[in-house]
Amino acid sequence: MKISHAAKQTGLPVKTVRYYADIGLVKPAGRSDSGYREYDEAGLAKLGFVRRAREFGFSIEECRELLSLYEDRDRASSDVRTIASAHLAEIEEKQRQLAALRDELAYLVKTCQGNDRPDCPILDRLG
Amino acid sequence: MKISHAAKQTGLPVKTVRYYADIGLVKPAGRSDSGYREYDEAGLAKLGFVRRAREFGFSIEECRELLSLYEDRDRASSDVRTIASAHLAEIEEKQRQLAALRDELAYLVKTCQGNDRPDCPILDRLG
DNA sequence: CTTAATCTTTCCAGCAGGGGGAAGGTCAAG
DNA sequence: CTTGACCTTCCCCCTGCTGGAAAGATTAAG
Repeated sequence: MKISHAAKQTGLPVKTVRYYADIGLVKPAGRSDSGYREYDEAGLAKLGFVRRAREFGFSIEECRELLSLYEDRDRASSDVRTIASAHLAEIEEKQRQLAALRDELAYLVKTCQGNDRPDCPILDRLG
Repeated sequence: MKISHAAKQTGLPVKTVRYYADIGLVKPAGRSDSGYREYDEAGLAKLGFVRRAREFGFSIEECRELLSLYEDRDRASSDVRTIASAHLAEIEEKQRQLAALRDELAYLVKTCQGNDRPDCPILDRLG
């Protein structure tokens, strides 16, 4: 299976599949005589795995670790849980920051008249 | 005032102040005979303004617009409000995505035993 | 006055995670 | 045989900086 087919099957852009091959995250099963990347079912599965892990916000390096655990039939689920828990903590930290940000910004937007006069609590807060 | 002093006063790294000068966001008031960037009080105010706007998550281009409104004594507060509202909407969209992410990831982490056995709902979800 | 430390300058390179597009090879259909 | 749709590698671009090297400027100490 050539790259555009693999890309279509996994919902990834061709460029991204090539990028994942370049960085050694998901390598093609082989190359055709003319140098075309060839993907098999296992490759498709890995690409799909990475796509979903990326959707969960895991970094490329985290994806690499998760992928190697995914491939390891003798893995310990605690190793997966450790990575996922750390990522969950990061997400929650980002949520806290966003919430604080949103609250203050929402307040400023609410109190700004939004007319043609120059007085503006938003600029006051930043200045 | 030289760059490291300006940086210290505004809480920005020197590199960042220089970067803001390079991209024309906050230019120094002038240059000394030996080519050193010179900052005045107005420059400090702009740097501080940008730092706070960045803390609110505004992009550099948004900062540029906000800064020009900040400098314009005849601005309309509606112009500021438009930018801030758009940014607020982006933040809220990101919050929704993060919340959905967090909920599913938290559920997966909760249901994963985290022991030395290989069965793992997290990998099941990604695979 | 000299020297050493601490500025400052410019330029170059790189991070994540790809995207855009050029120049050129391949392959099947008509 | 040509056309068009693939594929390849290559390099630059994005955001928002950050680090480092090489070289000039300033300043404090001896």
